[in-house]
Amino acid sequence: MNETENHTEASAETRDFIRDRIRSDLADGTTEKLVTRFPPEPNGYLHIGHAKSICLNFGVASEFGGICRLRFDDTNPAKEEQEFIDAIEEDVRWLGFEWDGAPRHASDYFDTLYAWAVHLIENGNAYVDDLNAEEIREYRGTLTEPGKESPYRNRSIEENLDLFTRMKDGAFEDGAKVLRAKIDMTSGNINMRDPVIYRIVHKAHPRTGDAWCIYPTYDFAHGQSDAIEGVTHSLCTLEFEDHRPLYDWLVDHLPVPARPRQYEFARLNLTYTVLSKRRLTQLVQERHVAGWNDPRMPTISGLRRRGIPAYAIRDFVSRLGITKSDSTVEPALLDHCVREYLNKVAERRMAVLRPLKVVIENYPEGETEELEAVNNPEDDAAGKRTVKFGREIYIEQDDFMEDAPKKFFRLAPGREVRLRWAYFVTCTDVIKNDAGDIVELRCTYDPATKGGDAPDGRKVKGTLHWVCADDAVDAEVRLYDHLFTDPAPGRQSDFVATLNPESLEVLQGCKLEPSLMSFNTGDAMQFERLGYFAKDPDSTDASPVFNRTMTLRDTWAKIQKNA
RNA sequence: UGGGGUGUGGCGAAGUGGUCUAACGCACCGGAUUCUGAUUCCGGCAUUCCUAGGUUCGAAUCCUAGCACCCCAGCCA
Repeated sequence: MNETENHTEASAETRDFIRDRIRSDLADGTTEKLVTRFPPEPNGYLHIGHAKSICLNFGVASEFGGICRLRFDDTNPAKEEQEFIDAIEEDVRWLGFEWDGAPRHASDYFDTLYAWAVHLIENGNAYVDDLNAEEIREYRGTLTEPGKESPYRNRSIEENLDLFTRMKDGAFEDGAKVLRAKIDMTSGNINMRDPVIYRIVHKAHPRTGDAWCIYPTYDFAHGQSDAIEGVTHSLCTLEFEDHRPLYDWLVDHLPVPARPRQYEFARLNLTYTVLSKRRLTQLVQERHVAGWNDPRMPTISGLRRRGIPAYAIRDFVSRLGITKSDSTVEPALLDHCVREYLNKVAERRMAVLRPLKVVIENYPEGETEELEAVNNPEDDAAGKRTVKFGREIYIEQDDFMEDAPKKFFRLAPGREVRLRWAYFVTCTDVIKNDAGDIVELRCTYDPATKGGDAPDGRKVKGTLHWVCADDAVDAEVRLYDHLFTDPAPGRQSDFVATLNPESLEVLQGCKLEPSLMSFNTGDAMQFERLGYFAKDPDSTDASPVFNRTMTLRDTWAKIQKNA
């Protein structure tokens, strides 16, 4: 991937409260070497919100000479799958980051975590509770009323040890008992009201198999895993802010080898989409989309399939900033990053999405010629190619109007336009079918304008893209729009009801310049005047399929809309 | 009626008592250039920083009191 120099990716100059903190910790010796981690739970695919966390964690590590690891928070075998682990690794790599060493897993530390739970019990800081889930909820109190202590709270250390051992050995059913930290049932912070730290789950784990039937909760695994790994700055999102006292309490009461600190920043929200795993999972399971990598999905794999470059995602994230205030970003910012990058690197080709046949009456029948076309006006190194021209070509239906207003710079009866890299043509006749639909145009061309310029200096207002009927390749092209019609679908009680029925439009019989066939999945290209496109994995040589990654800015569309 | 957070233009975000009649980016609105109505380029876009008091020669920045919004009552993360 050849990235441009003129970018705004995060750098050593980037400032935000987290980087400021890291700088000062490094400066005063609080931190010797920065260690961060990206800690996904493998219960779904990564989305662009995760990209913010990935760029932050890996970004600061490289900016400040530290390391960042990938660690799976796999403490709940009921929801986690190997498929997700594989997809997450692929997505992080594709985004352009390399984690330090092998991927880590909270499950790698199950032995230690178990020993630490025992340690808590031995110090009178944890107890086995026989209350069931519903009872625990009742005893917990409410947001405004303190909780009550469980009748099992003051069991002897010996009894707790015995019970916890039997929990581990499978003596009890799921939910029969839990291990709780003994903290404070009257705390205003509900996380401190004797949180459950181990629960019984008789389910095989993707990595540890049947070795365990008790699993630590997030709170009991996360901070300790950080400590084991020597993480210095544990970066997470705002909703964990009130878990921090518990995070600290556990680290304080356990013989951990290091003292990590948690810092919270605002998660990314985007308008016109949903960014919660629960909702994305629902879209996939209920088949509202073709899968996790549907190009309309805000997942990393969906964006990749649509043709969004990793660079643009990183650039986008860098422009967001890291703060503690809730924010919802407009997708127009991502669009801008995509266009800015692709404009520089994508080779131009011609393709006609909604073909209208044009016959050039004064062009000799049976003849064709090769014309030279520039591959990328933004990059001389991209060179030139040759395109075939002949008597019959296709142009875009939108590029012709029978009754054209003066502001319309394209083709109309009697009007002259330029065919890109080819000739000036003038429309002489419009042919319709019985239904009155325009089915063909007749034009004449001016042989003196070969290449696209008139020797007499005459100017033309419009330049049209076209494809020669002689060698055009038929293809399917998929156009995408916002997945939802509501700017904040996540706020709707039934977000599925606000799905955009026009989020996908499939066009058949599109006419492509044949050189497009040599592009591979993952290559960016611009269809001149239409937008950036990418070959879809569904594509075959016999039936090529392209996705529209992003439209070009379209002032004409705007003029029409405002008219 | 508890605890934890956040409030700067349509969106994101700088700003940490004086050079703030408040950076920058996106969006938007002009206008120039252009063989993509693209790109590029110029110019415009908050006398005001949630509100109200107060301190000060001076406040978005300090104090006080309000208000608004977000998160927390999973044996999810």
